[in-house]
Amino acid sequence: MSQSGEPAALGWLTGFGFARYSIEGVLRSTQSKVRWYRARRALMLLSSEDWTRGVFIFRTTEGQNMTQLPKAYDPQSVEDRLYQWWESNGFFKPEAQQYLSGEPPFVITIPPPNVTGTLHMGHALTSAVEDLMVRYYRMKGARTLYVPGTDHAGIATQSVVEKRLAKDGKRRQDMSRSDFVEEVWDWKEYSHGIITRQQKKLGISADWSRERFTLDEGLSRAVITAFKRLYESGLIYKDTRMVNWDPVQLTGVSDLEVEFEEDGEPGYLWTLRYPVQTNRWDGPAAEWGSGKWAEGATEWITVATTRPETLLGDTAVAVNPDDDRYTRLVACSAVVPVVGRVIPIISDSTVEEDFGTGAVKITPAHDFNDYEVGKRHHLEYVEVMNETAHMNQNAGPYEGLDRFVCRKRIVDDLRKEGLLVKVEDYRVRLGRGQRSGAVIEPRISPQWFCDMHGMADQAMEAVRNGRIRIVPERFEKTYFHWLENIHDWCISRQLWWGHQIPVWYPDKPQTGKPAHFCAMNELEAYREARKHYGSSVSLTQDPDVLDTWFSSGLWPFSTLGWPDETDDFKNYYPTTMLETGYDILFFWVARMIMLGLEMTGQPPYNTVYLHGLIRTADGEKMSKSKPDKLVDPLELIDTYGTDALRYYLVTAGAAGGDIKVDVKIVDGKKRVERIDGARNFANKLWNAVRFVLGKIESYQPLAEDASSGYSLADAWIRARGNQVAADARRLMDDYQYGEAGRLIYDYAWGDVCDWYLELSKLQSTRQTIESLIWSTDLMLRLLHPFMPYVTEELWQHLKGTVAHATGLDAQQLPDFSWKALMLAPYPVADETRASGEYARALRDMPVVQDVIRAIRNARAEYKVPLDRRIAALLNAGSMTSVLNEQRKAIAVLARVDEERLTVAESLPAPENKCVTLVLGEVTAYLPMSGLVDLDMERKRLQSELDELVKQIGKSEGLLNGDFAKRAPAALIDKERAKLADALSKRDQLIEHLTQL
RNA sequence: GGGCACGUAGCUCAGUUGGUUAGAGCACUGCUUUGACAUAGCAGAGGUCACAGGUUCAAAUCCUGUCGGGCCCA
Repeated sequence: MSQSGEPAALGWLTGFGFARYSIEGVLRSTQSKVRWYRARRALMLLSSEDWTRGVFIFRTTEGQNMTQLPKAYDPQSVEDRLYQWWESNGFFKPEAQQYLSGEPPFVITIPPPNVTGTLHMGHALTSAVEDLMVRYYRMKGARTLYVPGTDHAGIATQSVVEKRLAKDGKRRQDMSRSDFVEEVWDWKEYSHGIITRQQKKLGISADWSRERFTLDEGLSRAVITAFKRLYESGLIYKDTRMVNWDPVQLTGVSDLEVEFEEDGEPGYLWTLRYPVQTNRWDGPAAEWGSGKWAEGATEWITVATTRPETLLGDTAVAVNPDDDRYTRLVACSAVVPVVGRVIPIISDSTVEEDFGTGAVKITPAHDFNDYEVGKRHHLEYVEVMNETAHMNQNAGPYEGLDRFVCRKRIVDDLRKEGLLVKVEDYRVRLGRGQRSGAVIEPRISPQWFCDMHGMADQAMEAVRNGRIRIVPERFEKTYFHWLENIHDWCISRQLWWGHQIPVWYPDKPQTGKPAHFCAMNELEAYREARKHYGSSVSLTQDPDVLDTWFSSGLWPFSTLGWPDETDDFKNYYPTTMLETGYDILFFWVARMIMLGLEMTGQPPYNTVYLHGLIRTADGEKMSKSKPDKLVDPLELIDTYGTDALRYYLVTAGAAGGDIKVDVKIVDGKKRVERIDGARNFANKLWNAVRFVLGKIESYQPLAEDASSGYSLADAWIRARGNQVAADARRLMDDYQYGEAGRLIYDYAWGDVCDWYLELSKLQSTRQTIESLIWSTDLMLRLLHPFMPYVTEELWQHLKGTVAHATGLDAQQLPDFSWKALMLAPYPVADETRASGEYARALRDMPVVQDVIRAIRNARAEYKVPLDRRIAALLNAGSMTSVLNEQRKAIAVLARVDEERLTVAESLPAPENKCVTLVLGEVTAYLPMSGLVDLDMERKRLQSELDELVKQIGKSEGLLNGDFAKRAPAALIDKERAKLADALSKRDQLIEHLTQL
């Protein structure tokens, strides 16, 4: 870098008033390269137009070519700046769309993360896939809206705040509800920014001006409206029944929030015996604990249980009616240990004869199965635990004990009383609360339920008739299976954080009138009450809140303004896409579809795309308990850059497939091999464009160039780009993002970098410069949805450099008239590039590549030093003129001495020792005197011949068999051509072999 | 117990209506500091597509069974 250029550039910078960004740093740094780099960064903080102009001036001042781009891509110097620039220019808003193709709008609402959560790999995957979709459709010209937002996450958030309070020795029960809720709001305000900042770090092009939160005023109104409508149509009702009770969170939870270990958890199966009442023994003989409680009893019934403490609430013992062992005992009565309750021995066909002793204790108030048995047999329901799963007054001597402590004690006492028969190890299927991890206690309590059956039918129909498509399709089966077996949904939660149930009860019982009023608000509730009772009564709102999933079930329309007919709701509902992990297909997706159909009469979206789960290298779910295997996406972004992480995530697997992230720790940093590859790819792009920029700048227009046409390479890269554009679109439209990503990767790295850039070094015509610009522009556009930052950055450089080189305003250049790459159109295949010189190039170029590759291969095999140019004779047949035109390419890329390169239509095999390469129509002879080992050459040709003979055998077999009769004509022709080719190649090989 | 997928190179994975010699990245081997890139280039080696049957002119792909590990629901 020249010293003399500096002051001018600095002067320019200060002149424009951007001194504060850089001058200090520039002057303080000692290395000129660093200095220039900082100055350049300062320029990048400007707006697009100024920026482009800035580069222009900077370059002019500098008077050098592209060396001002650093040698390697540095994501950190690009990402935040570009994100700010995109966002501050409003590019994420649908209104900012520059290119519109007439496609229907593309609308997607983000799966709202927990407002107090932090970003994990699952979010990163979600964001990567969604933003890929959004950017793709935006570039395709669909008006695009990506609605961001967060979820209040009832239980999760409340428990986080409770834990924080616990640190100060406080409990929520010690404060008023409103104070506690206030506390949670404070926490929400504090932590809300964390997750959204993290999402921005991932580069999502969401319209933040439309950000929503499930407890917003508008969304709350949506929730109440939905509740009220469902209530009024009788689909929401209140009932007292057995639910899953979380004794830590002190709330009921739905079936879905209870989790089970696959093979159960270690526990015991206790076999106990209950005395049976006879005419000689009719009840306990002594105090419980005296050891003589059952003294005198003669008849017993033996039961097996995993939960002995619940025997305190037993109200029957049941046996299978077909079980001969117990027939004589049915209709007798047993006596419950401890409490001495006399209970019937009943027969019920659901009792399994094979389990335990074949007789089971029945505790209708503490077990789901027993609850049903109790209903069938009109048994008494005796609750022995309170809401915190401590024993209550019905537990007699055990009152006040925790259920597990009680279990220990009662087992000891049973042993003492001679009632414990045996203890065995047993795998117990324990339900645990999804959030608390506490063992769920079945408990009878009043709850609100939502009748799902009718809605489930609608939801299934919507998928069956194609109004909603699930990708990948196999999840439809899971979806149907769940909906077919749906239970009513327990929607009330005994929490303080959430949407309070909009139902009011009269404070004093009113006779013969409705027990409660469902209303939009308190005022309305009072009005209703007055209407009903004819006089004012005081009311209290139901203290419970709604399941978080109830509000997120309204998300696609509540975020757009529903229940109001807002412009957004009219313009963007139904939405297009719902993208999320398959693990919340039931929790969220199915319920959202049901509620969407019920509330709006329309499916909330027409496509559900489900991605897989992130797992550790062992295939386990990532969890905080395994920190070595856990990866923080922000840490990966720090190491690799956002683009690398995103490219990796969307190409790591196919739709719906899980992604195993193999974390290795290298020099204290967490590394993932495949992301290394993605980072290298970003760097490859960076350098490819860096090279192209240099080419553009060093190019001086020459008069005679105007008439020259495309070279073979020019036509080829354009034709290839065209093919890739068509294929990429096809794959993207079919949600095959991984395949699309790999396809574009191959084009960029293989076709553009490995071949075209190398070939372009041999020619400097205007057509080549244009083709370089065209193909890199294409590559950047194709890749932008995958790697938004590096592509945008490079594209802006390309735009600025092209503008400079042409002396035109960038806005006048057709390909660069867009403010940003993210707003530019996604490439479309040009039909006119499928024939003529393009078709010829697609046919001829591979021959040139084959010749070059074969020569390189032979050189490597014979260990010819790289600096040694060799001679080559090409017997080229119909390819003669093509290969002659490509003499230079062959010479440079295959390291052949151009003066000793002979291309002829027909060439006799040279007499002297040489390596022979048979390449279909072309045969290459490489006279490498002193280097050719005859034995080795013979061996090489022989193995090639063997391979060929095998292939010929296979081909002939096919063509002589039924293949020739039944296969499609095109395939047969192809096979024939293949055979003919192989045969001539074989003959040549044999000829060369005999010569040797 | 019911259901859903999966098993492809040493590793991680693509392979979408069945149709060239089954691909990629990483790892491995040899050569190379060439003015885009060593985060690179060139070349190479590596697979009985879990196994056994079947359908078909043709199977990694469709069907049946076996083995192995996985997930969801009860």
